[in-house]
Amino acid sequence: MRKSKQRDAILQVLQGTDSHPTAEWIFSRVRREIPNISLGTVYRNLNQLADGHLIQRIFDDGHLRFDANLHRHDHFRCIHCQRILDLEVELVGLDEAISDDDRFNATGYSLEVTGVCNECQHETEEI
Amino acid sequence: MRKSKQRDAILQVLQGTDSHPTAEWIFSRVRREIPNISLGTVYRNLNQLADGHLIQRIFDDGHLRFDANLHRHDHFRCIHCQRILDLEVELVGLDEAISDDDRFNATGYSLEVTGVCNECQHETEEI
DNA sequence: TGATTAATAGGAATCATTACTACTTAAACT
DNA sequence: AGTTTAAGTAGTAATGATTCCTATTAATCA
Repeated sequence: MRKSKQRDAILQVLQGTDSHPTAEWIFSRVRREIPNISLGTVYRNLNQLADGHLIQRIFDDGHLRFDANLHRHDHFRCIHCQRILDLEVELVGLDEAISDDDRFNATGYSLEVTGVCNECQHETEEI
Repeated sequence: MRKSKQRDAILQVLQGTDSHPTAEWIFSRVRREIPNISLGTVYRNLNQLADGHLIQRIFDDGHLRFDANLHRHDHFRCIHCQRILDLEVELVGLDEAISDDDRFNATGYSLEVTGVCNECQHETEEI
């Protein structure tokens, strides 16, 4: 993988946020620095970075998001505003449970908790 | 919700499988019975059924699938063939952990385990 | 410093899903 | 039973996220 200022900028934007952004959001941020970067370049690099395990892909409710946080963690997703928050939960007994299952060979898992975030909770109360 | 033979047929197809199918797969099955049903009708009814909690939506790696199994359960997804298997794992301590988190009000969660299913494991060994 | 080839910009293509519209039909109301 | 009315349908167009294509640019290396 050669170095390119586009990929560097993309990675830097992603590492500078904990908002689990979409490609479109990253595109709009990187554009401030490289105004004529194309959305295709953003997607291509995000996929390359994810394939090279420099970032992670997240699928929340059908939409693709990205995360520069590489250590194993899970997510909460607000069903109103789609905001994603990081979770650190210990899934006691899960490793044994899935290694006992002889239908497959597990390599990973991800937990998505859904609900309403505090901001959205307050909004609905105000109405 | 009025009754329609299209919706009945769709629900029956979904209840008759544990393969967590896509809309397209359900479409191809229902077509055997109602040859001129349209894909839009399948999508509209699947969404209605899901909104009415008669079936569940599943998002596996960005693709929409459906499940007539309504009781809370999780899934294993094979990263080779995309097959989905049902899991019954008890997530010890999870309920307390997420209700202790004061950033949100959780209403549900889903766990997706990934890896290689036995069929795909054997295939790779044969090569 | 020139050759090689990965990477890019810009735009076209793809694919799953949703929206639109004129027609059909379930079912509520005489 | 016949009429009304609004939900449902078929067929097709539109959408939107993502990927693909191609001529050009630029990183790397002999």
